[in-house]
Amino acid sequence: MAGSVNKVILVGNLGKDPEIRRTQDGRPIANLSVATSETWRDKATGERKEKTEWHRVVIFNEGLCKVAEQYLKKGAKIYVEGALQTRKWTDQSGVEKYSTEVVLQGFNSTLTMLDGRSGGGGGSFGDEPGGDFGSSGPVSSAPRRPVAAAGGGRNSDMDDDIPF
Amino acid sequence: MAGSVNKVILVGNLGKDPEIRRTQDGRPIANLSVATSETWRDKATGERKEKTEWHRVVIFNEGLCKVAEQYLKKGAKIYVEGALQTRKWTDQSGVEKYSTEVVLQGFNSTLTMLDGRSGGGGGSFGDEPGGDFGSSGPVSSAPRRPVAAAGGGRNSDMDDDIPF
Amino acid sequence: MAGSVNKVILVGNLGKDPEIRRTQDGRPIANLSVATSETWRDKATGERKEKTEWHRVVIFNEGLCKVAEQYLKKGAKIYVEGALQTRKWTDQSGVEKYSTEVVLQGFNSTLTMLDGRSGGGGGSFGDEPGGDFGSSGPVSSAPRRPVAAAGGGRNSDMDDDIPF
Amino acid sequence: MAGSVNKVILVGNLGKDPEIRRTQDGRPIANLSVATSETWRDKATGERKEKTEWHRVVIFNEGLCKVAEQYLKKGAKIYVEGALQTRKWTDQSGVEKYSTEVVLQGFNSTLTMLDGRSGGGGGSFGDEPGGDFGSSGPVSSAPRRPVAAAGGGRNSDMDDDIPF
DNA sequence: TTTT
DNA sequence: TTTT
Repeated sequence: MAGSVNKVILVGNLGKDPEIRRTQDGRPIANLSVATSETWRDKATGERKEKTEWHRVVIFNEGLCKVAEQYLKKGAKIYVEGALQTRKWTDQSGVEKYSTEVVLQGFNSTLTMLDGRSGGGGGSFGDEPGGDFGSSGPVSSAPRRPVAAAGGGRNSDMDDDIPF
Repeated sequence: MAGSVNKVILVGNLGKDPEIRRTQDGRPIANLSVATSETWRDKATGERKEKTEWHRVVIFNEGLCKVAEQYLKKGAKIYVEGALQTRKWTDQSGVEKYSTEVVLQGFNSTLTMLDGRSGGGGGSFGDEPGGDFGSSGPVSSAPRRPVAAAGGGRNSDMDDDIPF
Repeated sequence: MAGSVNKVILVGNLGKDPEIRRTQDGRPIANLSVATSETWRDKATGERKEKTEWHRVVIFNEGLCKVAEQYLKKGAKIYVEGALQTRKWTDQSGVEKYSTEVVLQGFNSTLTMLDGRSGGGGGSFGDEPGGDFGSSGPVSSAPRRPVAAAGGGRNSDMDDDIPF
Repeated sequence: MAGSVNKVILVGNLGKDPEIRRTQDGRPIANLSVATSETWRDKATGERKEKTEWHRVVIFNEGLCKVAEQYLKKGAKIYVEGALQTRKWTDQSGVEKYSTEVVLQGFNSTLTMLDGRSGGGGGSFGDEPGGDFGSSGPVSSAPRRPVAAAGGGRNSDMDDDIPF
């Protein structure tokens, strides 16, 4: 089908440390368990309610697997962009099951840490090509417009050259 | 958890006509079956490959249910924005199952027709408040961004004459 | 035009405190200056580069304005979802200028705090209807599926009932 | 700044044919003018209103430039995913101007045709690597999610037989 | 079950 | 300048 889009965007927290496995040919696969939650106030009773949704995130991209392995821990807040995929499998008792996952693989997949308490890496993904921005592949050596590099991050003197 | 986002964006085609049900208290629920597909060329064999993913979309929003009922048909191409939700249920033989759906409900849900072959309505959502833009609720009588000089200078005329 | 989408998603930090103004009829408007930045390693020189992009965000939604006023400060990390809008204005010397902004207004606008250092509110938006999820309007008193409320946030015992 | 996201998603129509230029070293750059519009009904007068927003889209990605050149024409409906970028320039009379554009470059950029009235190509991007799905770069000979049991049970057959 |  |  020409012209389809399959995109999931999550901002949430890891319910546990990433689980890294390897395929038979040695490629890594990372599984994340990501919680998102919504809160609302019950109109009738006035009480605050919360509902948490758990998402199974599977990373096939090698670079992002490294990021997951090195930087992510239980509780970490992340931004994830991937695609929905439903997989069929058979459990130990022979029952067919379906599992829907958010798959990070190839292009248009992103994984970004949102809490900057990173040890060494600084929350950015070290030498990972594509770091905060993409999932893989070489990033061009020249940015498009090298103008105005203002600082970022909390506590930086960001006011310097905001153009508005 | 403060600060989470749970968003799915799909552009795809309906595999069949929408199915509309009603809750006991009369509120409509629409179920859509949406296909997205990716194509690629196998580098080894050179053949074109395609893989289709099917998404179960559930609409709780009343206005969008009407849109689905009135305008959507098998084959229609739509843009959908909703949230991921996994639901547990028990099948007829007592086995627990999980079903993950894209839920359109409340705010930040959108349903937009992308092929204008609609009969009368023209793919736009008639008098539906929020039409292409939102999911529900009263739309202010004023346009979304009518007046209002947001920032800098003199108030804008807002001509449609951006020069490019 | 039937079937269009105009959506901007930013995760970035505030370059300065929000600026709140009021229209003549008393409705609040908040202006945010949001920085996003990308980093990459120069392939030739091997040095780490960074480029920051500044975004002007304008909030017309009253509830989100309150959130901005009460909770956001310079340096805060936020998730923002809005629409692109280009506005024409004339500067003091009579020159016509264009300003492109990310507008949060009406439906499908979202503002979410991503660092939970909030005082009382916990990063959630107090009684704001729509809190983390939407921009406005009443949220239904009943969630769709009141199942499984698991904890969230760092340090919470989130492992309790992750279903996978 | 670690952890930022800068993403624009548009579904709209081309106001004119794409304009293709070349850099001095021969790399193509495509400029698109994309219209999105919102309609609403004025609550007071009852009349239907419409407001169109024009977006300047700049494609640096070579593959997507080819797509634009070969398949896109005035009136075409497209899905575009890119990043916001504000560029400073000086007009002929020496006045400094800013121009904000949606830039498709590198990863996490997408361009997809949404009307299948394409002549030969069928709306799909021929042999373009990344076709509907990505922006650039070599696409693995394997499908995006071919093999690979991501999680739980036995390896999947991945039949296309999701039961809904 | 769609679409190309 | 598009589209409905």
